[in-house]
Amino acid sequence: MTLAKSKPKTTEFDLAPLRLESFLPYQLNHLSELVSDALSQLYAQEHDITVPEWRVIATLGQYGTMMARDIANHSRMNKTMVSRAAASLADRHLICRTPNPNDKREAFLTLSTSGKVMYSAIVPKAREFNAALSSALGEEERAQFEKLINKLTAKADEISSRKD
Amino acid sequence: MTLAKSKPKTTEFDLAPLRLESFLPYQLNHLSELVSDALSQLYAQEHDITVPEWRVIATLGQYGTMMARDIANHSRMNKTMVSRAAASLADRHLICRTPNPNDKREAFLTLSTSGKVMYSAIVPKAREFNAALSSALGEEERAQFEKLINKLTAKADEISSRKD
DNA sequence: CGAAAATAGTTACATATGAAACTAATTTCG
DNA sequence: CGAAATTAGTTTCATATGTAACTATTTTCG
Repeated sequence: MTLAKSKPKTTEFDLAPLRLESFLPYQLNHLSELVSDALSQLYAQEHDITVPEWRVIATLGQYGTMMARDIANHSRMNKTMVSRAAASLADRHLICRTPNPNDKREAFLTLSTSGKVMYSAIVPKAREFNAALSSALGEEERAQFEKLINKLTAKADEISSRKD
Repeated sequence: MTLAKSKPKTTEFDLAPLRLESFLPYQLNHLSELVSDALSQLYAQEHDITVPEWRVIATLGQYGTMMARDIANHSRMNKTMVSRAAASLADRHLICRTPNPNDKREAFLTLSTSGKVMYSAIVPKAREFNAALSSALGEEERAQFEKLINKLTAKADEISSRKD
């Protein structure tokens, strides 16, 4: 047995396996999912709205009057999802649709009074949740984390746009 | 008009609107989605496997032989998804199922030879992608980011488990 | 002008997903 | 032991989602 062991008997792979736990996309997905799920309980449970519906409400709450198209752009939902969520919200009188007289294809969307009430009820809970989550970090760390997230988001944007 | 303006004419809300762009759950979701979508193109396109299928392959690639249940626990997929992905992968001979003689309810799952070939082809591309993404950060920042992600994940876990 | 292209939004269809019911096997414990 | 509870995994069913086709309208430009 003086020969060099040029080939180990059974190599599973010719590469080191990918350790998912330390793989950034996996870590991001894991955290994001935990956070989304926990947050959605805040409004899904008590206010009986779906995630896409919350996104429409949150976008209108922040920006006021918008077209469906603007909501889609802003919330990165596709127009089908926006259309469906808006239809459901309008049915329940949580948003108002006002056709644009200058362009009958589109309509102005805005929170109704009860939509505003719901928004005003959810937002403090969302802030509270965010505070609880952020309490894992110190003041300094929070700022740092946001800076790094922004850098990564910019890079991810760049990578995706390259590959269209 | 000397009276104090006790009530502004039209207050949209009795609270400041939530700025989604600086709301951590929104930021996390945005980044995670960009990254997942870009990454899934690496394997979906060329190797014709779905996201759940990739998760099964990646888990088996890292851990070797596992039961479906173990994959579900590890990848945080529900058992239905694992069952379906595993069935499809077995049909295409990318994984092998060996019934456990000591407990006929379960089966050992492992990558087949061609499954290993596929895994070995995808992993370097995944690492490359990860490196491209991480290049947005310096060495120091990368370590810092991972540390902060871990803190947030632990906190998110704590919050969710409280609310079961 | 007016035909062709573009745009806003909806609908139809095919697929993806999760919860719950189910099957088959094993374990618990009276 | 053997009935009841538990467990692994599959299937069923109801819902969620994305793509593509469609309708209605507006814009472009020959």
